Amino acid sequence: MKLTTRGRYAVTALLDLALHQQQGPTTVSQLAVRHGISPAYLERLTGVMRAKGLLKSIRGPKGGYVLARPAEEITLADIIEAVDERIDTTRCKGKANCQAGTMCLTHHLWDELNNEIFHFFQGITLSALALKPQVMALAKRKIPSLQVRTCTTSL
Amino acid sequence: MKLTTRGRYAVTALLDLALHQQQGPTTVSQLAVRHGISPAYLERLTGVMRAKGLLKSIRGPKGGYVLARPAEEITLADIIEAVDERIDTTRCKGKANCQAGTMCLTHHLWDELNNEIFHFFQGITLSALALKPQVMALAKRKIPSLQVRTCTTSL
DNA sequence: GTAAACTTGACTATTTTAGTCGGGTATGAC
DNA sequence: GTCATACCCGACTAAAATAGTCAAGTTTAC
Repeated sequence: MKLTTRGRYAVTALLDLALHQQQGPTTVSQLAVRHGISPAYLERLTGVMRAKGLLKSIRGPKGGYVLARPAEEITLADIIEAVDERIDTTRCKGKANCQAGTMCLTHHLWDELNNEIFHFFQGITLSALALKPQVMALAKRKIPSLQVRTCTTSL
Repeated sequence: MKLTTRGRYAVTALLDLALHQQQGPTTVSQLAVRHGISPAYLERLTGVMRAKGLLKSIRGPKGGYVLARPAEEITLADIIEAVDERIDTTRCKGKANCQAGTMCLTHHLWDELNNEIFHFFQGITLSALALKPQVMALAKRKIPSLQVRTCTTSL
């Protein structure tokens, strides 16, 4: 697991879809404008998420994306895993130089942290997130016609 | 907060010092060899940690580094913060483009995760880590004369 | 048929991280 | 007092990861 803009954009986009489900499919450019994300970049992310079964796409005019499953059944862990490739890299990457059975002093530590973060994400569904008061408040606001950048809190 | 090799190296080095406290100061090259870290790179990290008050240095022959405080009083959060510059970047970095009061939909989420991770690290002291059975077992082993790379578990 | 929208892969730019180098300074041992 | 050991520190380079762009498709509602 890892956390970058990709993951943040992905969660933001899917949360947006969850919030606008009633209004039918949402296009990439709508998402991009609403959250100040580069459309081309976001498009690549949605492509990945579609391939992973999180999104359904509707082509042609009036098309766009919708959630492939009910928002209650999509956890943040699903989303982050879908777009942040190296998921759950618990094992010593690459040349396996950490000699057989001999792992570094702190191996268990990072492992534990991995689990911690994974559980955090797994415990939150899109619908739960959508219902949080802070999110609802922000969702209600008038969207500034051109929001410059999405707000990123870095780890 | 952030997590890269820097943080891992730093924790590993300090844990090593905690384990070898009895034997007086430890040199950077000893640390580097024991954990397969580039000495020059590690030296920069120890420099930072000294500046932040985690390490004490003893110059000249027979010199090296020792912990500046008892191992019970150093948490992993202290260490990670010391070497992974952008600590606790809770607020929207840079141009503050997220309009006054208007934060992105998922701001609170990342904030919460930040806290989660911070608490994880803050709850673990060097001495607690040193006493974990897995760590003690690994510490006891014969050190291969040239260990190639430290084992990194990536997030 | 045409425009809206997704699809795809290759490409580029930027930023971050990791690692190197070289000259400096303090100090214990002889 | 000199010398070897080991810390000190700033500038530099290399490599990797991330973010973002572009262009040429394909599908489909109207």
